[in-house]
Amino acid sequence: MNILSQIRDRFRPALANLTEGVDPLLEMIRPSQDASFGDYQANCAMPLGKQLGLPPREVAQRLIDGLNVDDFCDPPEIAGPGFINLRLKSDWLIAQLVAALSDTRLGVDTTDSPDVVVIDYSSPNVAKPMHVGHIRSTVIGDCLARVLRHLGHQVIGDNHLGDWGTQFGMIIYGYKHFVEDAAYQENPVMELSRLYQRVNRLIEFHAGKRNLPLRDQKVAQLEEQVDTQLSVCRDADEKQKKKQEKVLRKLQSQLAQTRKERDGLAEKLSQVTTDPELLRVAEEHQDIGEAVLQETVRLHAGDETNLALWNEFLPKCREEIQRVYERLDIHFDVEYGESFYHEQLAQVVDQFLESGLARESEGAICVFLEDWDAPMIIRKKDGAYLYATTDLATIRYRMDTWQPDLMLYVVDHRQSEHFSKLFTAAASWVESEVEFRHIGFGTVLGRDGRPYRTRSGDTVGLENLLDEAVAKAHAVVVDNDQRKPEPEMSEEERMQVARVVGHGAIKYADLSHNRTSDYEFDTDKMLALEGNTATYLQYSYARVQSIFRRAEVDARRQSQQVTTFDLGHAAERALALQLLRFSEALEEVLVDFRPNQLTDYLFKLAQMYSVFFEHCPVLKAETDGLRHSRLALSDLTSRTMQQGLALLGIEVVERM
RNA sequence: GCGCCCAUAGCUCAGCUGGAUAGAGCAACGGACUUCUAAUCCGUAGGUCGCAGGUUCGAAUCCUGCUGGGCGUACCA
Repeated sequence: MNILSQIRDRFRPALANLTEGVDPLLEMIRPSQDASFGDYQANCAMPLGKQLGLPPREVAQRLIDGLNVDDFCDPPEIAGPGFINLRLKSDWLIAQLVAALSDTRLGVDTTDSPDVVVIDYSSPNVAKPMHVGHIRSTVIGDCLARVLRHLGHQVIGDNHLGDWGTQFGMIIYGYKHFVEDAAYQENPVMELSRLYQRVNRLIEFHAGKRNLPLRDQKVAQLEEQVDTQLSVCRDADEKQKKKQEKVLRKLQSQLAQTRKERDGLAEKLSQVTTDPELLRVAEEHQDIGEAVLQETVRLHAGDETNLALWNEFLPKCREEIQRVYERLDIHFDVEYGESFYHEQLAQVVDQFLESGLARESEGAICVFLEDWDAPMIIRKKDGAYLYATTDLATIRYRMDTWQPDLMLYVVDHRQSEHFSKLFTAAASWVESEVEFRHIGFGTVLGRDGRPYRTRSGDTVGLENLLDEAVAKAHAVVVDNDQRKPEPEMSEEERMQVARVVGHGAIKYADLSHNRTSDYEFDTDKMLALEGNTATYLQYSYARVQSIFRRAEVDARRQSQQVTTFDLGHAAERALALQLLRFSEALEEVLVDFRPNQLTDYLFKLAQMYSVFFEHCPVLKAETDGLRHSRLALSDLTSRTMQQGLALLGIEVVERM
């Protein structure tokens, strides 16, 4: 049962009497922002009045005349320029609550038109440990999968692992030249990660050495141009001044940009030059960039040594990543990495060539698309394939295997152009009604507004962050428990609570932001256990459990048998209405695939429960009837909270 | 050069695709623990929604221009 949908269904015939094309008008029915206007409001009389050439208030009256909502709403009221305000009848609210009480789905229906949805998310590069940058795709994708599934869609979660690209060329090269056997025996993944970083640094060093002089030159050139332009501006007459100053600003911003690039290169260089040992190694590996590409080519060509190394590394790398997924309770239906599609790439390119969708240009096989200057390259001039090729092969495979209605890619928004091209190219290739969507998200920034990194410039390991979150939560749990007259928890339970709270904090920090914006965190803020956090929601759940524990009789059973509610207190009514909006919140998530719609809903629910908790004693309610009603409201709140958090991938604890 | 995105309270962010007086959380200040968990609640203060035009009954939201920032842009993913 979805209140908003029901109201819209009732408005549909009333609107159809007056006009055509009612769908956009139905969209204008929504929850009221201000409770004093009622529970829901219809804003469609104003535009309709314009369309019909009638005063909006008169249109509103006609709408109401044709509207049948008596069974669940008070008589509608017209306000202001023509708003129609609706207030739900308490009897009806009560009946809905009673129904939800005995429903394991809490009144949330499954969809009438289930889709088959493939979600591509997380997709880390397995050659290095997961870092903070991976968390968004993983957590958002997991949440969307859970919500879609809960609403009755068939979901295939696919972890499109980066297990075949240049990064493996890098660790293969690193292994051949720099491996320390003892370290590799001790902890192979850590050693491989070290090798990756080392090779990466050396490549960047040589690239930097080549490019730095060019940058320096460019900086000098721009400095000169800025100087010249400064004097031009000084000498310009009033008419020309504005124009010339604009040119100046442009140059200055170019200069700043180029300086930034140069400083970035210089920093990469100094990482090597300040380390004599590394510098010596760098000298010995002048052609490392090209050599790494060759290792990758050999791997792809089936070279025995490289393939053997890859077969040795891959399970270890995947195990490492799997450990993080276990901790975070993330599960995929399939994990076909890029390597899975390797055999199919040649065929993809052939098909594109044969159908005329692609052609050769400057030695590369390119798909030229109408809206872009640069083509999408599907085979390099050296014969190697690219991620665009793999992505196309992946689409073909998914179409053949699952015939999905929808394919979601939960990937960093910086790749939006790649996906636009990919989807355009794929659309004319697969000839199907399938819808593609890039679910982009912003970058996780540090306090300096730059991508989140440690002081030394490395990315922050995800496991360290999780450990930190759990440790911090543990300290709070212990502190809290010890302050009670009688500490309640064993060390084991404290650890369990800390784990749930710590991991929840990290997931929630991510999901509660609008996915499209970049967001900034420092660990303190991310791990804050107050305010709009998972902890606050988990706390409201635990408080309900505490009430049930303290009740002498089997209060849970009692609450489940409640047949009526008392919503006399404003806090009770507000809580009740919020509970009945769970379904709206879930559907709102899927409108634009935004999990923060659900976190917002749950946060408001928790706030409303807190207000209720302050003002409405449950166990000491004046009458048995009121006590039962409040127990049942508490029960519904805790179940909604648990289910809502579960859909975010966050657990609850019985006490904290 | 071209393209995409962003600018909302001191800070971090919401704002449901055009609705009524722009909201939270931190931080600040003032209150509330003999009463079901104070990881909480109540209150105060804090805003020319980057700037300038336009569209209309009505704009943080849509359009145009400007300013400032981020990202991408032919063989990395």
